[in-house]
Amino acid sequence: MNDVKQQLDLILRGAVEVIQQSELEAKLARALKEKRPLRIKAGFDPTAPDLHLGHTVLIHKLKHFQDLGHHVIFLIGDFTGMIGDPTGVSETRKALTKEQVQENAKTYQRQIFKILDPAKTVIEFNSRWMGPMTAEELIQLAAHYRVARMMERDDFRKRYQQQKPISVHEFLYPLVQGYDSVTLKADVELGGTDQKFNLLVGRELQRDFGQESQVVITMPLLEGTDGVKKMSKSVGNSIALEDKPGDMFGKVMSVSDALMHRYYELLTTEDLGRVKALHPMEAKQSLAELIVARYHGAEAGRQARAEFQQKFQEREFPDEPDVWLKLTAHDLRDGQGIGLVDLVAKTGLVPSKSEARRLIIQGGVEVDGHKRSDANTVLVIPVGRQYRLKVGRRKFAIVERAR
RNA sequence: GGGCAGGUACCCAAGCGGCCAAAGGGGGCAGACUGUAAAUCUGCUGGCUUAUGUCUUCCAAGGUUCGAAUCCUUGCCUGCCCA
Repeated sequence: MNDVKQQLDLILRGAVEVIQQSELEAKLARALKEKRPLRIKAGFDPTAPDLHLGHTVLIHKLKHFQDLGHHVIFLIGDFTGMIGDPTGVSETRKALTKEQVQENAKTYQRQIFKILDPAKTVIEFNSRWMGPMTAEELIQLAAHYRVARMMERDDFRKRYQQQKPISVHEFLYPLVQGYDSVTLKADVELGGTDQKFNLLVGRELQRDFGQESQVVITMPLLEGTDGVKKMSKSVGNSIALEDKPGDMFGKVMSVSDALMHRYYELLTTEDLGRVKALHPMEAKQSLAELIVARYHGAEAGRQARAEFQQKFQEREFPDEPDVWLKLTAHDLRDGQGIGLVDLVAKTGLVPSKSEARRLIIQGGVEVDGHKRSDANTVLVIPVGRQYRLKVGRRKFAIVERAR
């Protein structure tokens, strides 16, 4: 284990806030002296086994602690997940079964162990202690916190002011999350900046339960591909670790330049000055390749880059279309042709025929490299003839007659 | 428990008897321009046999009317005030 100063260097890299740094230093020093690693906690939802780059900011920080020899506790909030998401106004979550949670946990492992060391990571579920808790105990727990303090949380306060609904059970979320820290005797809890309130509740509860308070470290929230909202699957602006290499590459490429630099900053250890010197297009491709390579291997990274260049820079038809449609005689009008609208709709690359028609009229459809903007176009499809369809900016299909 | 204000398309939000598939904004998609970037401009944005056609929509169920997102009744939901 390195000395405190060195450890601090790594721990503070990229962190937004540490509460309190002096406490952290003391804990680190004591850990060193007593040869007793710190217990580092970070909580994750049981429902979304689909980790994306936003999550990795936090996971990388866990990895830092792990590399420094501390105990990393990856907490799956299967009980809190049942209560519901603290930031969501409307979603009341249905309870997952034990099997589902286990299944999700496996997915988590598959994904986080691309970063963390499986041998050194403890995975916990908060249902382990929250499940057996009696109503009486829950009431006692609830007595440890005040409504006025709850209302200090930003989103509660705002919703209250805006006369939006707040359910009582939402108060339980920070309470239980804090109690997790008590149970786990956490020395440090990591979270996104949006978690600050919940993390602080942990500090106070621990104090109330006669423990030493955990140190809270907040990490920045990574913006999603839209560059504005935080990355989240439900908003549809996320890049998932298990996205296919091509998709992953494409999503990184579609990001604005400003956001690209942010991604470099938070997701890589590249020198930012060097990145700025590159042509943005070049820098972006390198970033995309880097990220794809991290989760799919170096070869996949190179391939994704090559394919991207073929598809979009040279505007060639990709080797692998998104859809390979084989038409039977039933699909064809009088056994010969098919309307372009129907054809595009049949590829499934577009949600409805109206949408297909709209795309065509607006010039978003190409057949064999030629723009076809007449919605009434009929394609004759003889056996053996292949058509290559470009639907919208980035979707491709091959269409042919089935035998 | 009582009073009041609300529930409209992916989101916010107008409409308050026919001209409403429903203004406006956001978002999304497409085109132009590009570096599949951003910014900007333009178009589209319920479904269907694309028709100045038709079907299903304005919390739910009933009702009034030639005709209802709009009026009435009941129910469900949300917020505020009073108890």
